[in-house]
Amino acid sequence: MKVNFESLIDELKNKKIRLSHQRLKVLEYLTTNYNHPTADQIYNGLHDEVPTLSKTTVYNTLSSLLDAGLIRAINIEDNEVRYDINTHDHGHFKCESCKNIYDFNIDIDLFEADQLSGFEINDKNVFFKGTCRSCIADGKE
Amino acid sequence: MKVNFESLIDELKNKKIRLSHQRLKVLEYLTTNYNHPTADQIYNGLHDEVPTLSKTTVYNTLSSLLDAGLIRAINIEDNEVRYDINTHDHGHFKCESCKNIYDFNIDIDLFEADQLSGFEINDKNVFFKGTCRSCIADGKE
DNA sequence: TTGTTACTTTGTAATCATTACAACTTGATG
DNA sequence: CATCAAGTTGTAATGATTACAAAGTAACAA
Repeated sequence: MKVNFESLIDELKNKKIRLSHQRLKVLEYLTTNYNHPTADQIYNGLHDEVPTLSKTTVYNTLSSLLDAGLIRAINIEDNEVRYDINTHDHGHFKCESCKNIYDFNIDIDLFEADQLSGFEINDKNVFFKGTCRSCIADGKE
Repeated sequence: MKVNFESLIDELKNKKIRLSHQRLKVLEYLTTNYNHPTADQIYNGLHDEVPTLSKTTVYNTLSSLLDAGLIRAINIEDNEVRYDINTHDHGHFKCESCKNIYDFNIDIDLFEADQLSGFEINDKNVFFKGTCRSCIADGKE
């Protein structure tokens, strides 16, 4: 999944969100490091380049990007939130050995649960856990 | 979804997990209050009946029940884990207005993502967010 | 029934991600 | 380039969860 940095900036302008230096750097980080990072990883990853960056700003920025719908939050473990620049519907697989998160395509509309008729659905999430192919090959399962 | 308390006890015995008073009370609470409670709700709900119960015990108990596969953890929000006595595959819908969690049936095997071939999948989760029917009827959406 | 022992429980303190807050700074608009 | 609402920063607070060590108890055997 390739995400265009320029089009993200256009979206920020459309939504009247200021293009602050810090915000652009966080967005750039997310488009460059497409590995579903945590807030802490973003903070550490940008620290050399933007020494004045504070962790509060990372959280604030992620919060406004979430509100604007430019990114999505992934809650798989209870002790970490990961952020995804890919806002298209897709599933996540977390390897319990190497901890990596893999994307996979799903047709999420296959779930037309009649039990939810009359419900308004804003957000659909699918995630699996297990052991990824390369960890199995390495005998780490 | 009806869960049989007796069969849960048999499972504990099979898995050599001691039937302590506290553990049985937590299990009983989960079978009686089938509303996906948090650890805190379980603790408060049992406090009158088991005044000596500590919150650490609730966490310890939930942890061993999870390990034994008798319950499942639900991570929808980043700031709360909910526990589910129903370990069969099913989806969860969280209403962002009334905060209730609804179950719905899904055929989770519809997801045979070829991208995950060679992966070992241990756990499949599906959750939606939105507004439930009764909150929509009450104009709370 | 009792003794033994390993497993459990408990309360307190620590941890760690996230949020609140108030002073300072800056992007956008005219 | 002046203005000011919005953004940033550091510190302190919050709140769920975990670590730990002392005290208690379930399970098993004799």
